Amino acid sequence: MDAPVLNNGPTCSDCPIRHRAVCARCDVDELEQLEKIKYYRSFEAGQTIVWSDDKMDFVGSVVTGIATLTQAMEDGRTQMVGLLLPSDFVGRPGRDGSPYDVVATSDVVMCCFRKRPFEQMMQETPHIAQRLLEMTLDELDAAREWMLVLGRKTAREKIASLLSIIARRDPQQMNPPRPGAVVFDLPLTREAMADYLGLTLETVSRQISALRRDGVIALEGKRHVTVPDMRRLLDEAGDDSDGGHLN
Amino acid sequence: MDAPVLNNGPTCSDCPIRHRAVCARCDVDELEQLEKIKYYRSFEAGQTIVWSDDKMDFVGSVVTGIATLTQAMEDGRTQMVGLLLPSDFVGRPGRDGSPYDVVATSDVVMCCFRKRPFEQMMQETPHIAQRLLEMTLDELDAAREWMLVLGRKTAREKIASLLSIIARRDPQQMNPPRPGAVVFDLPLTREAMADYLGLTLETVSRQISALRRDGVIALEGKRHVTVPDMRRLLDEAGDDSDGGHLN
DNA sequence: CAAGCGCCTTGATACAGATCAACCGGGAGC
DNA sequence: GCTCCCGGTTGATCTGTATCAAGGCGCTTG
Repeated sequence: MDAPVLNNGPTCSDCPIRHRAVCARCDVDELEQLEKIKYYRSFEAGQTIVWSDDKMDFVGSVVTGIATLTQAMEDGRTQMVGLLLPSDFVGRPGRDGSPYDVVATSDVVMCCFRKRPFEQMMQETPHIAQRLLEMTLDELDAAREWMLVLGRKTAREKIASLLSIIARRDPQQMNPPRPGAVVFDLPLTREAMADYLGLTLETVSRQISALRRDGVIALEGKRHVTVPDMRRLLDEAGDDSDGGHLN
Repeated sequence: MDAPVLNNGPTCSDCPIRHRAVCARCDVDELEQLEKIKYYRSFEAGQTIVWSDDKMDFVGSVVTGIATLTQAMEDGRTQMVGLLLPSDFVGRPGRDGSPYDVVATSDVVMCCFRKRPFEQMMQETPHIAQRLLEMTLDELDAAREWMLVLGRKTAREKIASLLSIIARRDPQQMNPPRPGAVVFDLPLTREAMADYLGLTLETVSRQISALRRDGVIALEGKRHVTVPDMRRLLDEAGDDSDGGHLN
């Protein structure tokens, strides 16, 4: 269960998520304090980072890679409740465990903080608490937006919504074959998409095929996606794309 | 659009939500500051408290009554994304509008704070930010739990889940006809329940009838519910009731 | 090279819940 | 008193997605 613990090699000032993670607002002094209680851990694709209801002795940020937050019923039905990208936060100060499984979807590097000292630091340095509040409010908005997807959208709209979200968050939007087009790799298997969307993997597969047939997307292999017209995709998602500002 | 503005009649120390709202951790000095920027507003059942994307010049807490947080698509499909009970917080510091409609389901009294001064106070008094973080984390957990309901549960399980939640949160659990039984009034119409659960109102009605036929619940009129055996209801909800601790 | 496996696609069929429609009961207004 | 309307119930039918089942492609392993 113990993953390799890296030494504090990289320093915060070089960190790729320095300006987006919990530590975004910290000044140099505060960073120095954080350095003392932090360590890196890496996980291989498929590994479970946190088991639901297990005691956690750390909280932390995803530095690289992608992880999922998943909830399961006893009979095996499974719902993904969050997608963790670099800079996203894991763990809840003030609680001892996570109610969800956290699973590495790709290889993942985490920047972990020992829990007790981190909680204490939160009391003392408002910059951390403020940033965490902001991030939590964003996640709450995202979760609520996802409730609309789960509760009211059709399978085709659900797929289009997921693709939109990934396209929006994937940084690799440069060098599109045609201007206006968006290209990215799906970070999830069909099954993981199904768990995110409240569908079966067969339905996911069928709807992706349908979107391809209809020219909304193009596929190269099973994971590499080209969206020739982002507006069209947003339309298929049923999103309010009126204004068309793709923020 | 202007609702009646009550004078600052009730003082914070008598406030029914004093120990649960954003102000829960404030000391007397801080309360005094809050008194200066707060005012009460009341809304009648059915009134919209905040229109989605409208500018909000306040944030605040529900003092009495019940409100809903709702998201809609252009074609009219509607998903409720939150149920606001007394002490719940409305509005987002740092944003100018809510992405959701906030609608009073019963008559509602809100304790509002002018937005700018409140935001400033948040910077200065960590007690408020800390409490807000805690409340937001709780709401995030609730939202994620609801994602499982929306994505993976059957209609019957959805209804049972909603009834469980209402039963758990409704304070009026005293004087049950039989010990172990739970009694409450549904604060929502069948349509509102449908919007919460991602169902149609017909399906809601049918499943409620089915649960009644099967003895899981008893109805008096259309709104007054008796749950003879809470364990049984949780079981129908598909919730992990193993431990059986009805916290 | 063959065998096996993970991931995905596609087809046939079943079924839960949506949709369309009729009706009920109680309260408000005239 | 009657009428209307709102919220709710119930029935008949339709349909989108699940379920069950068969293969396909590409990779790894021996």
